[in-house]
Amino acid sequence: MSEAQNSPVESRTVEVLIPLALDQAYSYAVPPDLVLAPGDVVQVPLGPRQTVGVVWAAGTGGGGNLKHVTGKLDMPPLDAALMKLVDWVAWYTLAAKGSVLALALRRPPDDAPERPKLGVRLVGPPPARLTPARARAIAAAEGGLLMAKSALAEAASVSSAVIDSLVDAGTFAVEPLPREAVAALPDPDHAQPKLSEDQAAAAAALVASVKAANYVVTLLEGVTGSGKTEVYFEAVAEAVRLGRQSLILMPEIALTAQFIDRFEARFGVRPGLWHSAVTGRKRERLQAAIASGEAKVVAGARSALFLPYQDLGLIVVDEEHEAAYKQEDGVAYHARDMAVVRGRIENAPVILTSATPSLETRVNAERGRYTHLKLPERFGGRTLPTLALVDLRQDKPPRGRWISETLAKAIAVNLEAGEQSLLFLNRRGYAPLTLCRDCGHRFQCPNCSAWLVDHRFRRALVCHHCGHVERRPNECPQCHAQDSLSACGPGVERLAEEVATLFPQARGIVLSSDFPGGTERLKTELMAVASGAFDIVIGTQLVAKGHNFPGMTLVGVIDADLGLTSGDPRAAERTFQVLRQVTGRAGRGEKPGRALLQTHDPTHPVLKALVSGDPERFYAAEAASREAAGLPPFGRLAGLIVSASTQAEAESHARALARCADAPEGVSVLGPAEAPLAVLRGRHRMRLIVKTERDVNLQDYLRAWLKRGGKPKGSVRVAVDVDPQSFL
DNA sequence: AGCACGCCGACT
DNA sequence: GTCGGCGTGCTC
Repeated sequence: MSEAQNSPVESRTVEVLIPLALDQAYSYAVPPDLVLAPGDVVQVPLGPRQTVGVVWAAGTGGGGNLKHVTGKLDMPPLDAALMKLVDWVAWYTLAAKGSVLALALRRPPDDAPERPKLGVRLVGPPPARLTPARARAIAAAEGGLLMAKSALAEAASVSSAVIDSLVDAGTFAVEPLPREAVAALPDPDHAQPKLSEDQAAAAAALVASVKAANYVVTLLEGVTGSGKTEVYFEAVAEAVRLGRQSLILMPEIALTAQFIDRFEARFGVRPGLWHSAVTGRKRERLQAAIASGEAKVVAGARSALFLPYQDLGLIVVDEEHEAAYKQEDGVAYHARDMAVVRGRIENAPVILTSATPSLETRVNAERGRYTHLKLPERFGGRTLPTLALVDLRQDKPPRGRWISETLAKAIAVNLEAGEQSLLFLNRRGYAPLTLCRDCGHRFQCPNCSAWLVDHRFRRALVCHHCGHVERRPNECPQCHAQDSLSACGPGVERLAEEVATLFPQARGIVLSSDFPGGTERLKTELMAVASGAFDIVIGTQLVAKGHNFPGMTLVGVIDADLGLTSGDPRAAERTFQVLRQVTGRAGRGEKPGRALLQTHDPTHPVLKALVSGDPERFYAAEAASREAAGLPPFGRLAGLIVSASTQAEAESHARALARCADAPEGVSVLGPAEAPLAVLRGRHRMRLIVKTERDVNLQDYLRAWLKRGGKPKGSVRVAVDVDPQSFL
C-alpha cells in the first residue's frame, strides 16, 4: 500500500516543485502558521504571479530572503509512491521534473458549485395541441422514467425545443438528474466465464500473482481471438475481491465500445474510463474516486499511468507492443515501460498482453525478468488463415500494375463465391513519387526533403512527414515541359484504379486515414464492410486492427517487402507485427481464410517466419541476422534525441557525439534524414537520433557528453525506445 | 507555462 | 522612422 502518510517537515523552508518545464524545485519560506509535509499541494509566488506547486522536500538550510509559501491548497497530497514515480520518470527521460509533475498533478478543484444536469419526466397529460413530434417525445418518455433531455430528444428524434414546449405545457417536469456514476463497484462474480484449459491455467497463475501482491511482470502472449482479455479479467476480479485497485492501460484506439461491453458483461458495470476525451467535471470526479480508492478498475490511455491511485494492486498493459504507448511530444516516455516502473514502485504485479510482443519484452521474458504465459490457439476451434508468398520475380504484373496474376485469380474466385477480399498496401495517396519524364525532376518537400506524395482525390502533392501541401502543377517546374509528369509506384488510390479495371463489377472501397468525411464516416464505412456491403477493401494500416470482418476470407498483401528495407532498427519487427495482424483478418468468420503476400524476396527470413505461422521463428531470425551482421545479441533499443535548429547544427552534434570518448560500443548516430519519421513529425526543428543496441545507460552517456562540452541548442531528450528494465 | 527582452522585416 | 514577428532566458 502506497498511502504512507508523509510526516510534516520540521524546517522553516521547503523545496517546492512547480509543474512547469523547470528541473529544480525552488526554495520557499514557510509562514509560521503553516504546517507542511512533502506531497502537499501549495500556492507559491513565481515571478509576478501565483502558481500551484508541490512540496517536494524539506528545505535545506536558511537561505537568505526567500519568498513565502502563499498557502496550502485544500486537496489530497501526492503520495510518496507517485512522487517517486515523477522523480524516476524525469531522471529516466531527461525531462524537466516539473514537466513530469504536470502529468501527475490534478487541477485544483473548481470552486464553482457543481450544476446538476437536468432531466425530464413524464408527469402530466398530453398537451391540447398534440403534434407528431410531441407524440413521439411522449411515447419515448413512457413509463415515467427520468431521462436526460438530450437523450430523450435523440430517442424520439425530435429537437430539444419540442421537449421544452412539453415542459411548458406541464406534460414533462424538470428534475435534476442523479450524478452519473464514474466508479461503480465491479462484481467479481457477476458472470462466470467459460475458460478453456489453457486459459484457466494462465488465469490461475495471474490470480496467484495478484494474491501474492508483489512486483512481478507477466507476459501473456496469444493470438487475437485466443481470449487474453478473459484471462486477465480473472486477475482484475481477484484484485476487486481483495478490495484493491486495477489499472488497465490500452492504446487509445482500443478503448472502444467493444471492450466496455465485454467488461460490463463480466463485471456488471462499466470500468472507470480515462482518456483525453473525458473532460471537465467527469474527469475531476473520476480523479477524486481514484484518489479515494472508490474507483476499483480504471481503463485508460497512457495518461492514466500518472493518476493518484490509493491502493494499486494490479496493472495490465493491453497490446503492449502498440506504438500508441509512445508519448513523443512533451515528456517522451513509453507507457508500457513506465507501467512496469510504477508496478515496481507500488510493488504491484504487472501483466503485459500481446499477440506479437515487442522485441524488448520478448528478451525480458527470455532472460527470466518476466514470467511468460502463452495461450496457444484461437478459441472456439477456429483455425488460423493459411499464408503463402507470391514471387513477383516470376509472377510479374505488367508495367504500371501491382496485382499479380496469382492474386488476381484468388480475388476472382472470392468474388465468384461472394466472399470479401482485403488488399493491403501501407501507402496513402495515389503515388509515392512524381517525376518529370523529360528532365527527371522529382517533387520534394521544401521542409523535409522527402518525396511529395501524389493525392489525386485531393488534387494535391502532400508531404507525409510535415503535412506540407501544394497543388499538383501541369508543367514541370524545372524544365517547363507540358504533361511530362509521371506517377511512380502505387498508393491505395492507384490500386483502387487497378481493381476497378480488373473487376469492374466488384463493389470496392478505399480505407485510409485520409478518408473523406473524417473518423465518423470511416466508422460507418467499417460497419458497412463488416456487414458485407463491399467485395474488395483496399486499405492501409488502418484496416489491420479494430473491426472484425466476418465475411473476409482473402487478404492480399501488395508489397510485403515495404518497410523491410528502411534503416529503422525496428523495421523488421514492425513489418512482422503489421503483416501478422493484417493477414489474421482472413477467416475470422465461419469460413477459413487465406493470405497471399507478394514479394520480390521470398527467401527473406521475416517473411518465411511469417508464413510458417510460428512467431518463434521470427525472433530466431532476428537473432540470427544480428549475429550475421556482427551485432551483439539484442538487448534493447536505446536512443536519445538531440534537437538542433538547423541541419548543419544537427550534423555537428552528430559528429561530436560519435567522437565522444565515452561513446558506448554499438552506438550509431542517425542524422535527421534517417531518423524515424514519427519523431520528426510535427517539429520544425531538426532532430538527431542516437540509437544504441546494447545495454547502455544513455543518461550517463549523455551527461558525459554534456560535461565534455557538448552543447545542444534546444532540448535534449531520451527517445522512447529505451527499455528501463535493467535500471529497476 | 507566462512574461520580458531583443533583434530584423513591412507598414500607418 | 515604428509595430510586431517569435527566439531565448528567467522565474526561489
